Amino acid sequence: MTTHTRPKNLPAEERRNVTVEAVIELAATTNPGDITTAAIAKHMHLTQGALFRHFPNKEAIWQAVMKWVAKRLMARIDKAAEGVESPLAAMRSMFLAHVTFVSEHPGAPRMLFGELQGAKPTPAKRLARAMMKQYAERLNHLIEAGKACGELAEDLDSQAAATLFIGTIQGLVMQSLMSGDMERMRADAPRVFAIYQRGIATKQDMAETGRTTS
Amino acid sequence: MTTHTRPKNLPAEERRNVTVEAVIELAATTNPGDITTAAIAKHMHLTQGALFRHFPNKEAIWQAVMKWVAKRLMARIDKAAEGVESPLAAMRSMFLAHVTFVSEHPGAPRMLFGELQGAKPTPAKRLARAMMKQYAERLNHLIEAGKACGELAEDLDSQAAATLFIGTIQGLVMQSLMSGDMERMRADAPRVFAIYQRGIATKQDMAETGRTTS
DNA sequence: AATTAGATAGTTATCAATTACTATCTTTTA
DNA sequence: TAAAAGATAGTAATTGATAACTATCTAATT
Repeated sequence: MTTHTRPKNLPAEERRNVTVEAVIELAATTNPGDITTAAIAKHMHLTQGALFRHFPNKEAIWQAVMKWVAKRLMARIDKAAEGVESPLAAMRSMFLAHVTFVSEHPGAPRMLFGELQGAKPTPAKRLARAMMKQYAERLNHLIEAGKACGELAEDLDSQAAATLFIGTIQGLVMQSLMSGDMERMRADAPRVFAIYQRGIATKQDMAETGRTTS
Repeated sequence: MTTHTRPKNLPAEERRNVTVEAVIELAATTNPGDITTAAIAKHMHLTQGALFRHFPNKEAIWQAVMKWVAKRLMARIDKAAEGVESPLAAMRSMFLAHVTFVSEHPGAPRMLFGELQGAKPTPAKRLARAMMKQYAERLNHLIEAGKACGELAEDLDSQAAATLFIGTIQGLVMQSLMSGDMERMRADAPRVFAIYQRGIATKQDMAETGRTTS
């Protein structure tokens, strides 16, 4: 044990950050809808009422969590695509980075999905939607660039390709959630992407599956 | 108005069926986890307590719903693939039948996803899992058959192809749930499948996208 | 000393489940 | 075949548990 001093009183912003992380951690094993404020508090060694010193209500906590997810995930995939000259290679890098992120934070996609399922447009859902939109935009740029430079088929249905890209990840996530095995996802990801790539790339680009990032 | 006599007292089995349908209908617009027994009862013009004359508890209702979904969905896709000689065409037919089913019963995938998200293995989750397994088996047969007859690439990663097939549908469903537009899904499905097909088929089979069922 | 963070002990609302009673069918039998 | 008896389905009100949220008191930090 690492003599981990646990200060009783944290500054407000610190406490908010810790709260968000607690929710993400809980969401890894608990259905987001079933996460209670009491459970959150317990997980961070706090009393339930104390949470409301830092958040006006539960919805505000959810909002903060969605912000956390959107910020971190987008940062990851942006960094993954950064400086990669080939659009197709960038897409591959984004794909794998996304999968890695999810395998590190299994609670993140569950919060996302859980929120998006809701019928009424809660603030948290708006954030989730905005992120998905931003994601789709990034993808469309890459797809168009890929067409322009001849890596992707000229007659490729861009919208369908974007839908399939996101859907593929969501599918992998779902399978992992079902089996509870996040490692399998990382192993499956490259194999699944290979098929996707074959579906969108021009013939001459088929062989170069493993083009690395560096 | 078709002088639709609404008998006050239904026989037990009838009432159970009506209950399941009510849940599916509610799940089309409400997060499954938020569906209360009171809401179910109200939707079918019944009092809340009466439900427990036909089901021992809420979990039993959920179980019945999952059975309904599994039975109907599997029947649909089996029928879709039935009598289709080409494995690839059968897969396409399954894909579209699945999408059609979901667009007719948007509540069905929501119940499934909602159930699969849960951490603890409730009876309803077991049913959901069993269905997914059965689905994957059907797919594997088709994929192997496709390889055997030369429609699918010999070196195709079967497991990845199956994962991608299911994931693609889940992705389409997710997008539709987000936009709330189930019609878009039916329009997107053929375009998305076309890319998938390009990813798994042998070159010579590429052109014959529209091979029909009859 | 004053401000901020946390603990304790509530309140209110809602949900699944139960209970005591009533209405409506179905079967028996005189 | 008509009335009585039993079975089945439904109602309305209530209960116990649990949820989010709040008010008041106490301890820590600066």
